[in-house]
Amino acid sequence: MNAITYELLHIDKNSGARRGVIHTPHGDIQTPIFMPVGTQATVKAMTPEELKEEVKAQIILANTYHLFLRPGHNLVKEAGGLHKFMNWDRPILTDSGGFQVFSLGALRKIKEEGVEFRSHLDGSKKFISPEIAMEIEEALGADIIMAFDECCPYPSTYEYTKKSMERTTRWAARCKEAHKTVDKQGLFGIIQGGFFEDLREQSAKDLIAMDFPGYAIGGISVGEPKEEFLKMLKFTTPLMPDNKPRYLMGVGTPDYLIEAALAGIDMCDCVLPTRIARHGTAMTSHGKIVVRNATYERDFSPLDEECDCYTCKNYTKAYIRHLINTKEILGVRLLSIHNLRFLTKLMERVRIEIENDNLLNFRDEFYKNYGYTKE
RNA sequence: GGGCAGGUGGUCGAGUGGUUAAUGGCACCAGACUGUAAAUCUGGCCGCGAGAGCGUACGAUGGUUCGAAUCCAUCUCUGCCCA
Repeated sequence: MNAITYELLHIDKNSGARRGVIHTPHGDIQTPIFMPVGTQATVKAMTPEELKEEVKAQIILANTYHLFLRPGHNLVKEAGGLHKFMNWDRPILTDSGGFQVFSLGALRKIKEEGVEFRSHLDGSKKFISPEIAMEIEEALGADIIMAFDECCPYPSTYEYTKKSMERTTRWAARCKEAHKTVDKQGLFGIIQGGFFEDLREQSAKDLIAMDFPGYAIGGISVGEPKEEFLKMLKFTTPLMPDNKPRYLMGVGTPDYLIEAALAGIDMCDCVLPTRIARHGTAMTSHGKIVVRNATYERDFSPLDEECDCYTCKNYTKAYIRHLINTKEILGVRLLSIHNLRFLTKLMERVRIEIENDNLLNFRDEFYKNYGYTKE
């Protein structure tokens, strides 16, 4: 019996967007969904209570590579698993470390067997193979676990991308083979293939043959132009099974989230809202604003008049700017709450618009208000 | 009244005759950030100018010198010590 199942509720008649529910051991997830990232078993600056009450997050991410290094997966297991360790009782998804193959590019060596990392913390050698990734992810105990893959940089040559994608496929098979906790954790395969349609097609075909309970698109949103992003998104999503969750990895700007939903994606995650919060920027319904800028010195209005979050209900731009500029932790916290809530609320709206077969119109309206030009 | 030390761009502080409109830090002003090596990184920061450039600048004034923030004189201000 699969730990993860997908239930389709409605398809937007005017787009491919789908409204559904993902059933997990820690509860249901209404989709499409935005998932906050909590790499080191914490969504930076947020308590689990805030994530539930203020952000209204349904599921969060954590990271295999980072938790493997510190505090170590065995310690987390000893603590009773990630849920108990971090006091979060809703669903969790762990990324496999495949993104670190990309982001720590200078510090790792890829072999067929796996990836040898030089720890970004102390330079020591840390080896992760598909089997080790599974061992770590099973010890962490997330509801959804990702197969160990390689996220290719942009741009990459056809030859490299093909080689990498084929290796990722072999790794996926090894992950599936090594994965023992099938009834407790759903293992998702990750479609790679860079920006080459035939490679995406091949990757999708081979992974689907392995019958994972869910599928992700990896390796896009890695610095390519939006046009390229949309092209691959629209090409790859229809290749994915329609009776299983579809997860677009690493997507986080409001326009990308809407485009993803339009294409038929169910899940997205991104560090962007929390990162730019720490750097003094807020997403609002009228575009992003750098609150730390002098323009807001005497702006005694909320970040976003249309937002219902704790921050917007209680604090002004001028105050948040003051907190950010004086490097007070509260500034980071207030902006993080707001940015995360902005995206979860956006997705709540997206779900309603899908039910009303109106997501395309909403996209146009949103773009206009946000200040996005076109696609 | 006497002695000593010192006054540098928003600020702290380098620089002790020539690539010096003047090192750095901080503050300030902007930009970037998309499965987190990120509470980080990048750029700007005397005035005018798109730019080459021009004009003002190292307490004040005068001097030495081809050339001074840097040397000399006087004045002035600050700190410490003595009376």
